[in-house]
Amino acid sequence: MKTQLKKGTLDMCVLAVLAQADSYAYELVSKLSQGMDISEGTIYPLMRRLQNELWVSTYLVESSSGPSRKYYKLTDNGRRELESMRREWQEFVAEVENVLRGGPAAMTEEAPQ
Amino acid sequence: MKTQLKKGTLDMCVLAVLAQADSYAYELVSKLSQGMDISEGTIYPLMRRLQNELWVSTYLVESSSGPSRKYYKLTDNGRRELESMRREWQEFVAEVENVLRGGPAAMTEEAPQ
DNA sequence: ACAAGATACCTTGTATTGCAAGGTATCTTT
DNA sequence: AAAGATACCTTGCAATACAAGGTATCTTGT
Repeated sequence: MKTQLKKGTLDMCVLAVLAQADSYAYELVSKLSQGMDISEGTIYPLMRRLQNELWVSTYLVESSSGPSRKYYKLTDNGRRELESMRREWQEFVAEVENVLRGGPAAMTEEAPQ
Repeated sequence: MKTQLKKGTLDMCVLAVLAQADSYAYELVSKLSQGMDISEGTIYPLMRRLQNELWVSTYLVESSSGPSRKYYKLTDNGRRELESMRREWQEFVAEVENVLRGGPAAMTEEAPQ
């Protein structure tokens, strides 16, 4: 999967997953990896960003199958941001599809050759 | 419009516009600017890339309203690449929408708290 | 008891790309 | 001659995804 396409969408995807249930970074990677590639090197800095923006809060939970997990929980702020991101995403997709359809109002000037 | 979302899509958008008619960088900016922001600082390096990949060829045309224009024309190679990009784009959008819908097959493990 | 493997956390450095800011030259209009 | 539009271009910066590497914990096999 093309790396560049993901830019800007992974935040939204992570927030969307967290909107369903709290989760931790390692699990988020495996969840998202089912459909799109995402690696640990991506998720940890990303989660830090989400936390800095106050879109998620964290709590530690001991696991019976390994080291403690740092769970992330969507904040009210994060929920609002997710909705905002959704809107922007839909508008963006609509515009790209428009261009792909031959959309950007072909100027009235014929091309040579 | 969010900068990051555009990454990876602008190449495709430019190729799609060129699939309709040859054009030059300055005009491409004004065409695409109708729906999505794109600036000259973006387009020139981008066109260079497309040319290096042999997806477009160029020819100069004198203008009666300013300096000569460097027209870009989609190559056969570029046309194939455009189709490939379209497919990847559609798959990508489908997967993101899937995640947004709550898609990534919720693992059978309940989150605490 | 020890090694191996899975789970879970993290950082560093690199590549790509979009963009603001700045620069040059041409042509038309005033 | 000056101003503005057209058209080309480069440099340096910011954001983000990721490979590669590192640490620690817990379970399982031998």
